[in-house]
Amino acid sequence: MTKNEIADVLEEIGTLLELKGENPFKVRAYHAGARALEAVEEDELSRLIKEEQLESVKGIGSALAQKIAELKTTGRLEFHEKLKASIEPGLVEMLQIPGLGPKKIRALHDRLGITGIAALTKACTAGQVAELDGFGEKTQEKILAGIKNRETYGRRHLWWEAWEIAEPMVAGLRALPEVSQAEAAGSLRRGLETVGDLDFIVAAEKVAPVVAWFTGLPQVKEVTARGETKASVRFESGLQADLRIVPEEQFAFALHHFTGSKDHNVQMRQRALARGLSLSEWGLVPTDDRELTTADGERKTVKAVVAERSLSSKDQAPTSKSGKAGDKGRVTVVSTEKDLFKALGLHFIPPELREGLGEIEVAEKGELPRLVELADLRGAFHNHTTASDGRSTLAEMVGAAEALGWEYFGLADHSKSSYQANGLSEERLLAQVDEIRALNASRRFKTHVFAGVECDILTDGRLDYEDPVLAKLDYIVASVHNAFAQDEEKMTARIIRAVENPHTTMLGHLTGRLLLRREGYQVNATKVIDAAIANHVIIELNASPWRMDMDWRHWRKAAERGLLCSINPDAHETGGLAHVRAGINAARKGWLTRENVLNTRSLAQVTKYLAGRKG
DNA sequence: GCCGTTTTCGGCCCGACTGTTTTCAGTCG
Repeated sequence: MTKNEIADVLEEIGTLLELKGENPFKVRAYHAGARALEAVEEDELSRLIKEEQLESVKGIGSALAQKIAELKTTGRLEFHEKLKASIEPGLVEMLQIPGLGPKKIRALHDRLGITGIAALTKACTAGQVAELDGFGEKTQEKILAGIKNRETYGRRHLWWEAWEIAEPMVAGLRALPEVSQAEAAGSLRRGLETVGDLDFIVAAEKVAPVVAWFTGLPQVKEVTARGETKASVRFESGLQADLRIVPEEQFAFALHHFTGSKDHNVQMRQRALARGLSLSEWGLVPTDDRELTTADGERKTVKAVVAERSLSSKDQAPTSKSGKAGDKGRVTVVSTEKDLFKALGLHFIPPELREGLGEIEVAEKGELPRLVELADLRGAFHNHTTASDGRSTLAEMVGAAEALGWEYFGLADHSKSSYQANGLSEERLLAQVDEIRALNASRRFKTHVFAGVECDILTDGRLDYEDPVLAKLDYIVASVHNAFAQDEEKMTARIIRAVENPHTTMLGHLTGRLLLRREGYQVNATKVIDAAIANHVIIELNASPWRMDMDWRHWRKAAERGLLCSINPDAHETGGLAHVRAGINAARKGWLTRENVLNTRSLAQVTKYLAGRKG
């Protein structure tokens, strides 16, 4: 097991003990132990276990040392497994409902015998929950609303999680000998932040082997449909996937159709009609070649019907068979999506732009921007380490950035007011800055490290450190982390005050939303964007798959007015750096080019930019 | 369960908010 996997087990033990009503300090010891473990480098951990020196790590005593060693060497822990078996899994699930913590869940379990969300719904509906000591009408309503939200959200999935499943499946489909082309379509291909289900479009001559491969995948939990050209399956997570198999010549049409969006497709069809063409998932044909079912039940093209009516009995032509099913008439030769757009007088529209928000008009003029690409990124700001709430050390994070070929890496751990995230005191922050300067001087990594901080925006809009401390940093990400319930006016004024602070380089996650889990706080985005532009402050595009904040829907207009973006992974461990991929999706959906994004610039340019902001 | 010592027990991390209370417990970040 890796150190972070072991840390996950310790965290889970902490949660389970909490649900059991264990001594809160014991619970904390497990959570603290998990964090202490994360701060140890992977190689170091193996050495410490071998030399029986684990207890030298602050936060790990004899009990935890023994458990960690057992997990590291055997990959399992008897204590953990027994504990897990002793607690209803439904209780753990209930923790996901906002407002319910271990104490309340225990009360519900002990006094009403509730063991899961279904029973909880029933008890709330019957009004039993409101009658419990410490509960009331409002709590009961809040629980019900939380359960309902969960169900609504449950139908969608984060883009990142869907992509992690879809990507290897596309590769698997392409590797099949029968398959000539394969692509994932739908909102996944459009890079939408959440995805309903997966759509795979495949061009293949033989259908059966492809369907067999698809439905036989080990991750498939249930096969919900298996037809001549289509199959549907469901995965463990509840995510559904449809596979559609089409002949080669239909692939581009099917791919375009199932990529959508609906609005984009409607506009494309209208455009086709205006040119005497009819567009569908099957092809692009002259309107006259569309098929109709005549009164006597025969399938004929419009053209054939018109021709028959206008002809005199004298010089009647032989009846054409061209309208019969199976013959789609004169299909325009289109083998790629590019051809399809071209046939309608358009430049290729990248999938991310196909939202029906004016992309067709711009494509007609040939003025689509060259959208920012993953390969354009040369570094990233807003990353955490074990110094605050990250799970990888500074050296591990910089090493990972170097492996990605990044020229620079921006560190921005939490500030002191974020107690829950182990925010840094002035002393610890300044020591970290020294550590970074020393690391750069040592040339241990090719990647340059910028010293920053994710500084809390206090409830009144002040920043969390005094000016002399902030002045020692290369840059500052200012973010809201508390008092989410402030009304829009208050929150907007608070954030604008932080944006106006000359030390602020960029604004972190504008709304604080957590996709599928929590709405963002109330804030007037337009006013904040105005203030950011006026004060030359960047707004980040937080690329954490749960955030994607600021939302792509704001970016096009904001960037046109001069707002600069930074695509920030908000990584809490080395693997999190890859989340910039999701940020690129959102940036592209927001019509952003390389020029709109700070972290596409070279190290020299960024250094100059940051120095200029401070001067 | 960990830590540190006034060394084998007693204390352990903060502040806002909500909804339940009538002075505070639970949750969240």
